[in-house]
Amino acid sequence: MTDEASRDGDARARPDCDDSPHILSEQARGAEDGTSGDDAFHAFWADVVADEIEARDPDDPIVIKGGVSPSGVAHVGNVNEVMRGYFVAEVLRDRGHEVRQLFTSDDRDPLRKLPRKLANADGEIVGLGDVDAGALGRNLGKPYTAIPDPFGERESYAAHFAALLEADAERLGVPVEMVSNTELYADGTFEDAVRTVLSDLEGVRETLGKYQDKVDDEYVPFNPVCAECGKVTETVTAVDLEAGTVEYACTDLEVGDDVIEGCGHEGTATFREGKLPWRLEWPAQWDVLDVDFEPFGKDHAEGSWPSGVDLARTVFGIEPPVPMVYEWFTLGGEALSSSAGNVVTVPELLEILEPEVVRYFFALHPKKARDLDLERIDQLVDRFDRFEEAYFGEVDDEELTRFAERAYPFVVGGSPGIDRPADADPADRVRFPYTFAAVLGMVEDRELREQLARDEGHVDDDTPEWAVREALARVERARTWAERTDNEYNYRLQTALPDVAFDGDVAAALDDLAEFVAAGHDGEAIQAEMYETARDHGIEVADFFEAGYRLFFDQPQGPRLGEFLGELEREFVVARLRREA
RNA sequence: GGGCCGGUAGCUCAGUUAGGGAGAGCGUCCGGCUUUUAACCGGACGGUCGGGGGUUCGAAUCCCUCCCGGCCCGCCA
Repeated sequence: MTDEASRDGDARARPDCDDSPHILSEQARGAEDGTSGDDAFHAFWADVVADEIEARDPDDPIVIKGGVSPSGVAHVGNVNEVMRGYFVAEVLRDRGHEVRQLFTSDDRDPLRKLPRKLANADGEIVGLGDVDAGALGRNLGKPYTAIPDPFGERESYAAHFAALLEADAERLGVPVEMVSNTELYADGTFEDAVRTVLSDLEGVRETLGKYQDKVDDEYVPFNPVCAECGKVTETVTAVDLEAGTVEYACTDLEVGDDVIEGCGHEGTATFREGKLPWRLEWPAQWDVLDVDFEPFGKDHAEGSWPSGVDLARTVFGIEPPVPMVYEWFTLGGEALSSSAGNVVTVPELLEILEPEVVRYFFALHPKKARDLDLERIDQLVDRFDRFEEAYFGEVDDEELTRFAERAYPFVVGGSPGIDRPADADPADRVRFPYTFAAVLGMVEDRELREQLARDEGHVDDDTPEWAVREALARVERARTWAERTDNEYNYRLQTALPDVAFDGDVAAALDDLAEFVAAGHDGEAIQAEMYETARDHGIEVADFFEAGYRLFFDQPQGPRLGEFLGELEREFVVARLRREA
């Protein structure tokens, strides 16, 4: 039996094992101890993580979890929690495992301060003035699930926020099971975990005290919800394990420089009527939900992760899940901040990017600090297109191809942006370069957009209908991008005559060009004629082109004008050149 | 102050598993597309791989050290 015990000994029998959550960083990890050093090289990080998970020999279904505490705005930063886990889940499914992807909403957490911004049900960011702010202000200190939805739609603020996250996940094609912490407490799922903690107060204090100075001989890691005022309290005066209750006093709650006043009520709460502090709640989730893998942001890496590992083993008697720290990304070079207004929501992002491009962004290596720059989102799309080309063997880049061959199927598989007939050959897909799509966005007519794309060779007679449809969908997004960023592609064919005036030579040249167009010539000829006409009238070619751009776009610059005009309705072009309409 | 993670071309990034040619795309510049005008094509320019030291025949890659940035080491999550 001693052999058995030593072989299957728990983690404490292996104090040398590596608990670093940076499993994608250490190049030499596991080299000597035989735990995981001999794994094959993987071009896709999710395979590395999957190896780590499989090495634990977990029972199916494998459970992958993410989670957040509700805040003001659900934004792309939260997508890390969803997408990172998703790719690992998909890799494991690809390897034949059954996988559940959970997402916990830490919704028994108290609202500690008013958010400055909120996201409505459509993901639009609004200020406090646009909602029932009082519904929030009156409820500081209460669990999110006990606070009314400031938009008056859901049963609580927590439900509103959870619905946003779930909707975002759906928009990206990620099926997640939402889990409410409040429900886990209320339905008794957490009851044994709470009992375990309160049964071994000395042990918990000893372990947690190694990480938190505030833990003293009086510290009770359970926060009952006050029966009188509904706020989360911090003062437990007695524990009754037999009855399964605690005695508490509703004292003031310090939040930074502010104080949320307690009502002074003294009462009794069951183990279902409160919450564990985060440091214990996290490992308790691992326990009751059988979590095998959890990605988390770098803010957890050196704080709650080490203590969570310790508490999982010493208090709950479980092994913590496989961890994975992901780097945060910046937005336009600045940290994401809803209060500072530097955020973008998933619905907003999907107005300028295909879902698979967003998914691609999160398929890139998690340890790299990246910048998501909306001003130059075309760079990201270009990278995606190249990544896709690599998958189809169209790029001479060994490294990229190796990554694409593995990761691409997970990036596009299940993406809501991909909607093709069953017999479609994916290699037939068409991607207009993003900036070209922005150029096409200058015209509103779908037929004209398609014609211009044909002229440019992006579409031909062999291009299947579904590929054209997909390709043209990008035009709308690029158009939105041009408008949102108000960049150099933000101009549009003017349906009404712009307010412009030209001197005599230019006006005469425009009239001549109108005659030429009226006589019936194709775009190429019109382009050539523009040079001729300018020369004939002794005006600079550049000035003539600018006149044309002002007439048609109300801008000093534009696309290759002659060929562009060749695609437009002849009568319209002639009338416009004559400044008649 | 201590710990962790990052730092490769103007920009966005591969490459570090397993030491051997410093790369891609975009931008810029030049040229081509019958004659400067943003879509297409070709070419060029562009980097002390954050700095320094070490190991090695050979280092972006391994070791040490320093610099810069982010995060954590109070509370909360």
